[in-house]
Amino acid sequence: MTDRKPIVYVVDDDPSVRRALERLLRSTGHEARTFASALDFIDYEHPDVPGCLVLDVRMPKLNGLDLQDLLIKKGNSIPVIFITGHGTVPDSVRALKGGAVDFLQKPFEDGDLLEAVSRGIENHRHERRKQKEMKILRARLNTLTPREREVFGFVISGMLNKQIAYDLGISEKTIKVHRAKVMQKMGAGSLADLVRFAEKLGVNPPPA
Amino acid sequence: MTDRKPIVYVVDDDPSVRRALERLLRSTGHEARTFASALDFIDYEHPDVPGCLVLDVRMPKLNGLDLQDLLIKKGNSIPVIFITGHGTVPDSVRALKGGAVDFLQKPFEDGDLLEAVSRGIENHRHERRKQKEMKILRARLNTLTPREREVFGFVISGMLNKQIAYDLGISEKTIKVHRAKVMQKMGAGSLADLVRFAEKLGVNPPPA
DNA sequence: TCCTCCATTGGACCAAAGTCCAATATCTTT
DNA sequence: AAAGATATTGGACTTTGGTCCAATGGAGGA
Repeated sequence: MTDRKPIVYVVDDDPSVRRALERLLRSTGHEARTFASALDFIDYEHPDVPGCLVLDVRMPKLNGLDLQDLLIKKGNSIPVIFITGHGTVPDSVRALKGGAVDFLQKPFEDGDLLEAVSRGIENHRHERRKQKEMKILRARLNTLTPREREVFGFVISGMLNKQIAYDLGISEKTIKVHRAKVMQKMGAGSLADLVRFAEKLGVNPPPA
Repeated sequence: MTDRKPIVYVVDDDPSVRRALERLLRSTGHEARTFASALDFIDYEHPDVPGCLVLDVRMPKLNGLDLQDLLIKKGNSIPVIFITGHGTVPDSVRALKGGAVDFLQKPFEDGDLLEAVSRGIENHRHERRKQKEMKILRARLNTLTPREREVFGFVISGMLNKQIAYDLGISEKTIKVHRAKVMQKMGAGSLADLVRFAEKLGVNPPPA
């Protein structure tokens, strides 16, 4: 179940910080990649593994907070841990409201960083699993025809086939056909599964 | 659907701040209650309405951050907005990691505070709704007998009555009885409802 | 025009679930 | 010991849902 080995990315314009963090991370068994700037990190081809990002706030050109915003906008859900020499309250508030795992001021305890890194990696693992599952479910949902999609909504509202048929003004037989198709296309082994899929997909019952 | 009028609580040891905030809040149509200390706020009998808490960080005796921790420990989910004269980064990090809606430094824009207050109230409304629903569901779950609870788990896993019967080594007939009881006691109008209730309650299918 | 997808329906059945009825055996508690 | 909750089962049905096979009509693309 364990993914491939997680990678901890470090983005800091100070070479000595990069070296120190790389050493700390490697010595505790982490895979580390360092970058001297946010742009370098963006250009890097990210492998498809869990991980987290240790990010300096103040950097030339694109700073850490702006990189965070950019990642969010790009749909990259990698957890971010900020480190900073002279952080401000507004910076930390912005970072954490933006979903950062932590915001550490130098000098920080190695343990604090490592703890944040572990949390970040765990979060990312979890998030990636969810996203993969959602991707599959959405793909399946997209294979439904409009009518099947409609019947899907009725079914997960708990309505009987005959009630659905009445509401749509068609025969119960046809509902059965659509319903069977929905189950099959969605890969649901039972109605219980179908309901859970619907919850995750945000498929809502039609307005009464 | 709108609850009774929300209340904005203000806790600050500085009377002029209390007066100013009270004026601001009332002038924008909010119901406000002010307190000179965290202890005063704790002693106060909180009415059962949505709201949020505007909290000074530095105060004599119990400070804002400790009050936040205390509220969490007591299961009080009222959203907190921190205000502070000379906030530190560690304070803001602690506050936001503890779930604070915002952390504002004086002097702040009225609009920023009001925006945070609105968000807090909305969050609280939502949270209260969820908690009320959970309370009802948990109460219903508690009326189930051990066997019914067990069958509940099997049912929402999508298993057929006969399969459940086989697993438990009893007759299918008995499963039907338990199943009907579960539906009735849980107030589920359909299997779809039951599955959704189970998700919310964290009722898991038994290990295969 | 022909083919495919979509939506629709029918018939014939089978399997599963729900609903009445009633009954028995334990176990705990009053 | 009697009462009540819990767990169990049976019989007899009805209703629903699921599954074959088969067919029709319309819309849209090759």
